[in-house]
Amino acid sequence: MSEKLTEQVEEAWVNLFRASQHIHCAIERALKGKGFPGLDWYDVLRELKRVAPADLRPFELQEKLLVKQYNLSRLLARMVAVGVLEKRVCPEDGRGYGFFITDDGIEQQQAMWPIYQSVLVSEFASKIAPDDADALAATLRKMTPKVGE
Amino acid sequence: MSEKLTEQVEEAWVNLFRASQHIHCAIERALKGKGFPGLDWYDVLRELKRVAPADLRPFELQEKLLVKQYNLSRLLARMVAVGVLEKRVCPEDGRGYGFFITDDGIEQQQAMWPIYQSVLVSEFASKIAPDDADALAATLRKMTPKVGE
DNA sequence: TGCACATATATGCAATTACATATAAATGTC
DNA sequence: GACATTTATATGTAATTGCATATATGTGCA
Repeated sequence: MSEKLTEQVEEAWVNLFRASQHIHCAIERALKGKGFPGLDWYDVLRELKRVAPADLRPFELQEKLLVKQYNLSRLLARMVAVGVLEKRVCPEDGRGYGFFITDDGIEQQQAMWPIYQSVLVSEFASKIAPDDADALAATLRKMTPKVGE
Repeated sequence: MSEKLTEQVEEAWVNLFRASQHIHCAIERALKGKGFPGLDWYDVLRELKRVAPADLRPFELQEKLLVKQYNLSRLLARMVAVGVLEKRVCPEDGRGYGFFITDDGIEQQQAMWPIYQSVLVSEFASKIAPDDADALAATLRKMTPKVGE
């Protein structure tokens, strides 16, 4: 564990950040261009659809999505306000709330996915060989916090 | 160029985004914890130090850093206000301005770099084999827009 | 030359995010 | 079982960002 970075490692980081940012922006542009909200909103829908009709607690979403607590709190409030989510008190923890997706939410997620997917194909999938994608996934899996299952 | 994504490619994208975000947040936390501004500010300092004492036009920085035009415009204004950059009119283009780094700016960049670097070592470099870093850099280089030299 | 269009940068205003802190319930300690 | 500590969520306020548009200069072309 040296204290100095090599050129190669620094370049890898810069490329990692640039690629992520580039793709992220492209997806957001596409979604917003069609009148949809952004990626963080989408990610909440996706996670909650996965577990539907069950709910998730904010702190569970938070670790899955790497969003800051106060941002998630407000994002969820906006989503409830619009009707894509609902909130219910949590029986086994008086401090907590469970958030679950509504039918409107499912519908919205389904409308957003093709847009998301097509950008991902054009900006990412079409520029990477399948083997490289596997290697990339494996390399990066090691540096992101585990998301308990 | 199929229309559908494979599981592997989707996982690669998710890991890419999560890793980038995780490291980015860790760097910002470290910098702000020591009273410094964030990464986008740092990146401007670094680019301008590289070319010092010459200057760069906003549109040049913009493509290097993948920042949005209006955000860069305001970021540069803040940096000038604090004295780490200066702005001069551009002789060969009446619409443009050149921004260059001041001594204070160089000093600040030098103070920020060790913090940045140490997080990069602990969150990235120490978790990736050198060969993997090379492979990662090469794979990702293909999907980010060229930055003219 | 004059005019339509493109490029470079800035800005008003609304929405979101950051930071600090609040509230309230859980948990551990004695 | 009262109190200190920790965990879960929310919120007031300031800073930043997004969006639309403004301003000003450059460029191509009839």
